[in-house]
Amino acid sequence: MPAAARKRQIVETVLELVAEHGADAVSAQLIADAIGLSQPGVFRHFPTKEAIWMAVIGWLQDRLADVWSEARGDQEHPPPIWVLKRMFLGHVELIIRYPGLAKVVFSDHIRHQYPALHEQFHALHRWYDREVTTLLEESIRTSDLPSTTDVPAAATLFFCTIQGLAFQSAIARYRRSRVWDCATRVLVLYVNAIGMRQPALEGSMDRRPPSARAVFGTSATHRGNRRDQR
Amino acid sequence: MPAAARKRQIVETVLELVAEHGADAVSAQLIADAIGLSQPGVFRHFPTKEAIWMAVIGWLQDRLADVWSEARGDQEHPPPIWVLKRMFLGHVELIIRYPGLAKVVFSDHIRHQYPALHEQFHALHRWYDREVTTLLEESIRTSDLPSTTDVPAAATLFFCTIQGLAFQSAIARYRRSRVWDCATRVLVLYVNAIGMRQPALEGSMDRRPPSARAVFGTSATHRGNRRDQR
DNA sequence: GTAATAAGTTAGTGAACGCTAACTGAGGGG
DNA sequence: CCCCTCAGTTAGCGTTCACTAACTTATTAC
Repeated sequence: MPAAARKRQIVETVLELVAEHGADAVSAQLIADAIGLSQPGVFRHFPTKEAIWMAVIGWLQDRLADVWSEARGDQEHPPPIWVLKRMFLGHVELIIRYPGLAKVVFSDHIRHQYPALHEQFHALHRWYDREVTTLLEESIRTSDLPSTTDVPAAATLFFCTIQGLAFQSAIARYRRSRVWDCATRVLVLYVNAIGMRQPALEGSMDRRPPSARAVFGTSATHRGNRRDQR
Repeated sequence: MPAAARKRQIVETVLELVAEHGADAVSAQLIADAIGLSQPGVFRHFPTKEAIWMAVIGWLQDRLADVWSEARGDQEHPPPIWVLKRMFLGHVELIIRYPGLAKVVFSDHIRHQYPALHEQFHALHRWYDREVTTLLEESIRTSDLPSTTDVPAAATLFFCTIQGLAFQSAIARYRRSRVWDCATRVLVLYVNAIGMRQPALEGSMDRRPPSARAVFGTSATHRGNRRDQR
């Protein structure tokens, strides 16, 4: 198999294995067994284990960028508050669909073992914060938010809420459908929190109905994938 | 040394070691070295490693119960919204003061390795949710909150926000002072979110000024403990 | 005074970890 | 036809893990 395809296969396999066994239980041997390879075969494509995790972060970064650009949609200047809400739901959808992502992000062990990884996560976090802050400031400029809004706190609350939902989904292992329900209702409260006038936000959800197919996607529609509990 | 004292010493030492090295790096050998004991000496007081983690959860449970009872204060029927805010800040203070706690709670590896631990965490979470829900419902009864408040979502947002702050403090390793500042400002937004009238909440903070001494406590007043960064 | 108990020791178990060394077989170009 | 590169193998390195067996020492009870 060509090296590029193997690399992709390894990253995707790692994400699945993390979702199933936890980030710290994913050894080179486990990866090798999952894709039908010998253990040193894995190290032919990645020099160290750290490099594998780096590739996984890269994947996360790409998906997050997808969510953001998708949240902006096709319009030239979409209402910033509308974009913010779509970013929120898009991020939650990503987290629910790939439980391995949150497990890697939450793994203190990995961060501690590979400082470069921690640095990468930190950069991603700053990027995220800047993105949200910009949208909030734009909202103030367009008078969707009062000028008294505490923007840094609002950005923090945005991120904290998503982190909390990610925790419930990945680590506390709550049902995906429950987490999604929580997310949509909590988003309403968040909009309250930052002082947005309620009427302005109706209709913004039109392009993202909480379709079960979209959230619990792929093969699992309704009957399948009942192994996630609580 | 008597067994009871040793047990306490081991639990406290584990929390410190977790804060420093991460939950998954705390081996029996590391504990033994830290308290000046041989490695099998640790297993004389706890039959398995799982038992050690169980004891740590017990410690967390006790501290959380302290925070709650302290939040209620001395009054017979304190205003529920006032209690809620003190619970929030008390919990954040606990998390900031003992970074090891959050690392244990966030460790997917430990939860995966010891299902009984996961069960215990789950019970604690339910307990927490019930506590917050009760306070929110009481607030509606006392007309501090509108009857239209989405109580389950408000309880989830409460917990998610704290989890998010815990993540930033323990895993993302933000400065304690920064996290505390975020917490106080985010709390204002939370109060907005659940629709409470602003005037009613002034004065509720009087008993908990954001005193640096209380939060960053013990030996580290201002100059010390600068090792936490970012 | 002696026997029992509690606390801790040294030595060692098998398993798993990340990673390396050295070799093998297939495909393609000069 | 030969040789080289690429993808993969087997075997093994040293280390750490949780945990056990068997022995020692100090305190306490009778």
